[in-house]
Amino acid sequence: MRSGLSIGEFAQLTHLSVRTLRRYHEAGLLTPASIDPASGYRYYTSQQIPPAQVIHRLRQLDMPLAEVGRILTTEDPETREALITSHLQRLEVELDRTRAAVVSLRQLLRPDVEQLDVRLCSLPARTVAAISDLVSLDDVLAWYDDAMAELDAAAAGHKRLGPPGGRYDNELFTIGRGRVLVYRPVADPPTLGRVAPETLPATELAITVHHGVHHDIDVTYGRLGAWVVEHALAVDGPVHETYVCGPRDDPEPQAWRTEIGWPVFRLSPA
Amino acid sequence: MRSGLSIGEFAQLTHLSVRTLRRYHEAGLLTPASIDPASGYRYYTSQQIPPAQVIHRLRQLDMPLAEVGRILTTEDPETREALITSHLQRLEVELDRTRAAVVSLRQLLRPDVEQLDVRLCSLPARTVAAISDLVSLDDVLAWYDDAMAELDAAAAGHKRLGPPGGRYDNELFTIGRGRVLVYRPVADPPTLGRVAPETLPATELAITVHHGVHHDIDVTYGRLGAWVVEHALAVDGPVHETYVCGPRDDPEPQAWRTEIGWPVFRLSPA
DNA sequence: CTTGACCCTCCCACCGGGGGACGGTGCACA
DNA sequence: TGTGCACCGTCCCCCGGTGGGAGGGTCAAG
Repeated sequence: MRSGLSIGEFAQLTHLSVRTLRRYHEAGLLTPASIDPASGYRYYTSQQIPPAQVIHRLRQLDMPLAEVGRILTTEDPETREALITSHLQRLEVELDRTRAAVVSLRQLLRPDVEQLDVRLCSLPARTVAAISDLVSLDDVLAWYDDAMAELDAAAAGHKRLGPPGGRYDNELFTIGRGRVLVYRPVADPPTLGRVAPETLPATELAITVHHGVHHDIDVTYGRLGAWVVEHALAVDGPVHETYVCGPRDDPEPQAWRTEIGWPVFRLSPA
Repeated sequence: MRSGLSIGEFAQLTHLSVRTLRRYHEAGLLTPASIDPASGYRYYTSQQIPPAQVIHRLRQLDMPLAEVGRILTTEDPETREALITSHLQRLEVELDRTRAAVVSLRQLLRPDVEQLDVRLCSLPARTVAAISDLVSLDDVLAWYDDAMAELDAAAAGHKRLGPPGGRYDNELFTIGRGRVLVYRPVADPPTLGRVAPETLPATELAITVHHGVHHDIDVTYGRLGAWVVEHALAVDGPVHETYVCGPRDDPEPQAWRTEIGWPVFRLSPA
């Protein structure tokens, strides 16, 4: 019996490169069965082939090495399963975004520029039931769902004075992290859990309507922004969204209507 | 009229980060409409919002910046369309691989280790019709399809003496590039185009059968490799595949049978 | 004119992997 | 018992696309 499989032999058996095996060792993912203390040579055994293949598969699924390590060191099969399925869900979400990007790209490249309906609107100050937080762009969708549910629960029984809405700091989009506020205008805004009354200041808004799902709402933002600029206005402050018709109102995405509004001010005429 | 939109304003309008806009400028993807020669400040116009959004979408589809640049500078819409669809096809291929990796991962994690049938087999030397080339791992699938078609055409009319096969250098898998040979055993091997007679030397092979599509054939290789090691043999030379039943024989992937064989030699007993 | 927000360039870090330099080791064969 | 050569070790730099931050100039409102 030799001291085991050399790294090169093991690379042949697993279809991994020698460099990659060394990296996995360094990362603690796959420690050689033995290491010659004199030469530093790594020696593997045939029992290490299956774990190497699991790592290979997880990497094919773009799982970060750190997470692969977490899976390998987890003894409990259920916890491991949970880690894997959560990663697969992430892949699924990404796939959705990819599909949406394809559709949106096709629309962008189509030359027909239909009219964009924009209205300027002076909104008075009003006090609403709101949840506000500092959120990063990756988490904002989950945060929104959660906050809206809590808001609905807290505002149940209070007279509704209009559709719900949100206010999103521009930093959320430009640096990926910013303050987000979701609200529901109700009579006598309650204080309950994260929900608290909030007074939205009066603003002048340039408003247009986005139809359907939000995957390509940035295009509508861009078109609204272009309109604003071309009408000698300037953007000033966080964007406002009003969920006139959303998934809680109609199951059909094509029925959804989101008003988006950018606070603007008139540039002093030259 | 001001000199245009500052990079920060433009970042707000497009939901891109300032850093990213600078990078796109540097890469020649989106040159600001004007640059103040004194300060170096970049100024954009509202007409640049749509191209910025196209770039954004292409990047969401993981298209490399260089290719995005190629698309943007291409005037001809058909060529542009071709570039985009070819990228989408790449995404589709990757998606297939991802799906296959998920299935294979599940199989790897299932604890039931069914028996692996391996036979040792002394293969005599024989002369076959073959195509051989130095191929990189990324191209090997396309190369294989192409070469097999040419081989079938050249060997048509010659009496077939067995199923087709291939021989793959280990370097193909370990460093991603290696010599590949596909062959068909026929009477009187012809010389035609890339096809030439080739004499495969006699070898001792450890052979097992892989069932179905090849996405997870590396697992079978690993299991065969483990068997070889555990039987005090050592791998020696390029791997052999014999396509006993393939897509040209049966449209159903679960009927496919690929014999894989590793040249082995017996380690001198201690 | 000051102040603070904005913009500039430049360098470093990240991820997972490859390329290559440079020197030490294993092993088969002479 | 040497000798040659393929192998293995570590180390550093490269890729792509992005973020973080330093250090310094610029714009515009008060």
